[in-house]
Amino acid sequence: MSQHRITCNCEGCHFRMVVFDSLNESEINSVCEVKKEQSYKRGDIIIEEGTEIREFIYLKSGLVKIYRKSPSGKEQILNIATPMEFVSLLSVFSETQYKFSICALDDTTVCMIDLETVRKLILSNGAFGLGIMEKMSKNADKIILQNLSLNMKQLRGRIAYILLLFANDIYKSDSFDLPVSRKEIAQLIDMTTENVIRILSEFRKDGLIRINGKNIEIVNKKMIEQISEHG
Amino acid sequence: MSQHRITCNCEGCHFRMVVFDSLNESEINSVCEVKKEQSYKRGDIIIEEGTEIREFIYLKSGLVKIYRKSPSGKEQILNIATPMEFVSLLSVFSETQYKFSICALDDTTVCMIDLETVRKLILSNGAFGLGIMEKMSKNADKIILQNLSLNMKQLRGRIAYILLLFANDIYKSDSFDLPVSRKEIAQLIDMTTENVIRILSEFRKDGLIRINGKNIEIVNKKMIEQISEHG
DNA sequence: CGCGGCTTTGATGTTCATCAAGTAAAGTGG
DNA sequence: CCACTTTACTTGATGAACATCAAAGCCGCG
Repeated sequence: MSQHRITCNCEGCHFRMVVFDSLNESEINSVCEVKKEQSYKRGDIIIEEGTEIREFIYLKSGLVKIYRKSPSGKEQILNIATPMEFVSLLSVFSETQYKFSICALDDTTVCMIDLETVRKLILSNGAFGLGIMEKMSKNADKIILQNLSLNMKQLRGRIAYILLLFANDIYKSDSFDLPVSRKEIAQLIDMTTENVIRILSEFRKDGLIRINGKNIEIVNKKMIEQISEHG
Repeated sequence: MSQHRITCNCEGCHFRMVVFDSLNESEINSVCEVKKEQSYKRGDIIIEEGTEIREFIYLKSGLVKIYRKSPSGKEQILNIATPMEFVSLLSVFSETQYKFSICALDDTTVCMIDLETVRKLILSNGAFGLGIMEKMSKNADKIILQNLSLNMKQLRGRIAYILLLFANDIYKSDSFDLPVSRKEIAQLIDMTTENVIRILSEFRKDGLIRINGKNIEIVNKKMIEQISEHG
């Protein structure tokens, strides 16, 4: 790979690594010229449902939640996205307006590329398009499967599932600080705040986890896994 | 459009209409040469979860359900697909094996195109790829939104929703024969068979619908719509 | 005919949301 | 920095929504 002439100076830019392999130097540079990097603080709203889709957004670092407001005003979280994910992949090519909102759960940096530029690249470079498609497909699959699997579980199973999600997928450690409130957990896995708390307490009493405010440590992972699968 | 030299003789082939606009004659012919058409009887399994993805599948006519078996063996239906939909769009480009099964709810004809051929076309023709991407994106969006919206509803709301889905989207008539059993409705909207029956009976008693075996007629559509939205 | 699957209704119990009330933590303005 | 307000967290009690269990009628099919 001859990256020395490329104007993007994002060292280790995953965006490039993941799909831009298929682009040549001039194509990459055309992207670099229009790309904007933007930082958000914890709690900032990055994308608001209903606004026009103008850019292709890639999560460089941080953590975000993707959610929507139901007609009745209730907030539903459909995914928590970690770096390397093309957070804006949902709806990007099917709609003109965002159907979902995105909010930073942690200090977050995103990379934005004008949608027209991406569209042109796809038109002129099929390999690039195929790469994006694979990403889209994986992303949608993941969300759909997660939803289906959560739907069948009872509350205990959902809590166990979400604990494992944080431990395995997001923090890669059995001890971590929850990036979300109990209320947000409730919104993510479709239950009430009270029950989130109740079940976490139960798990604590049963010696499965240790709780210290936002910090959670999984003590008996085998059991949590069993509850997640079975519950 | 100069379709007179094209070897595919599927009159009014939607597949062609929808994305093949972007293909030239020789490209279309390359597709026509490898395409296979296959018919299925009501109840036949078209795709089984876990088998290798070899083909790109398009629903020409009929009706299918897309579902998966949960680890515990319970069947969950995630979508009912009508013609014009690229039923195999889920997972096609992200996985090597199907994550879902597809089964004919009615006599059904599908068009199968070797996946390698499609992949090559995308590589060489970006516009074609973009068309497929839009389809994929729409399809995933629809499934995700439907799931989210069903999740919040209570049982009455879900039944109302599914009745409207059949009336508006699938049969385009307020009187139709259910293509699925009560049990399958339960699997689609995540509830028990008994409650599907109970609530349909309630709707009948309240004069909202008329039931005659598999035949259902929506009498008070306004009310059903209200229940679907509010419930 | 009789068997198995689909449908229907009723009775019972569990799970979970809702309501209420209180404590802890985290902003906010003087 | 402290009183004040708001927001997050926690626990218990109650009731509603829903699953489960049981039993019986119906229908198609070998």
